[in-house]
Amino acid sequence: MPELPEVETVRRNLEATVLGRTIQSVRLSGKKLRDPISRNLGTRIRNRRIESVSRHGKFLLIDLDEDQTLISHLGMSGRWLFYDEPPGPLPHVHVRIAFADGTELWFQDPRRFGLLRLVSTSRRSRDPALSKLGPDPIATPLRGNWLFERARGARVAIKSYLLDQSRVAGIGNIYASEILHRAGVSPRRPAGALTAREWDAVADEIARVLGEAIDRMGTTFSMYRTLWNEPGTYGDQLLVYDRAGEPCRRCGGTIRRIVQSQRSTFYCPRCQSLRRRRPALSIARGQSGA
DNA sequence: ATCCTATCCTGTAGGC
DNA sequence: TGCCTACAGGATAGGA
Repeated sequence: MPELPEVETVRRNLEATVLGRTIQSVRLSGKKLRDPISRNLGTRIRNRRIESVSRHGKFLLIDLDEDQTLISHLGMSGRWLFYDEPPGPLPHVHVRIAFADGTELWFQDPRRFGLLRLVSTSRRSRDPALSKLGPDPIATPLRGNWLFERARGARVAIKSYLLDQSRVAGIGNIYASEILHRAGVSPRRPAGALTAREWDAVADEIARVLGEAIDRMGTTFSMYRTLWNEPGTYGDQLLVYDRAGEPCRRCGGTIRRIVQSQRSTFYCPRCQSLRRRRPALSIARGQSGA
């Protein structure tokens, strides 16, 4: 569910809401997420003040005072929810953080693929979850040539390559398809076979698609919500994702769904040709020979 | 090193 | 209506 734009939206929401607040009490569900939540998490973050909220790729980093950082990943179905007045019990709420003024911050995650881990702020970037991440494309705008050089020799399909968080951090299954469609690159091309020009187009579209999605508070396909339980509106802008069989908005061709690395990929075979453009001569010769 | 597969978990949509 | 299966925006360990 949540990719970079959704996580950035939540980060901004958290920054606007809980920055400077001091945690008064914590309640845990006791259920394990991707990893078990530390049993003493509550005692370790009680009385800590929230100093900053940052993000790398899909990871949120909530820095507290006393050299503590809460690392959070939303997985497929995680949500942070803020309440001025907390409602009655909700299912799948694994952490409830209460502040002194009665407001609360909840972490809800039905599928429990999310992550919550407390680490030392000074050593946070050495955490195994963060240490292997590639650059965050919002913090560090990517250059086509840098991507081109780095992908040299990679035989994996460009779609799967963009999902690899150690290459670029933050792109997920929806935006990978959208980015490649706008760049006019077939998702089936080997990453190492893209030309420098094509990487320029991919780099431009990474910045443009992610930026516009942040402006619209992300894409709500089903689970994702902002901190105030509102849907994002980038879903209106999707050109290929979940549109199999429908007409391409650019060329009128039919959007196709394929499976790559066991994930759905959507693309327009006409706009996103598998072959690089060939000289007109070879086409003419093929016709005359028929 | 690279690449692929299976796995963790619940909710939901679609077929019958 | 209800039952069953397939699938869903994620990362990661382990094997080829």
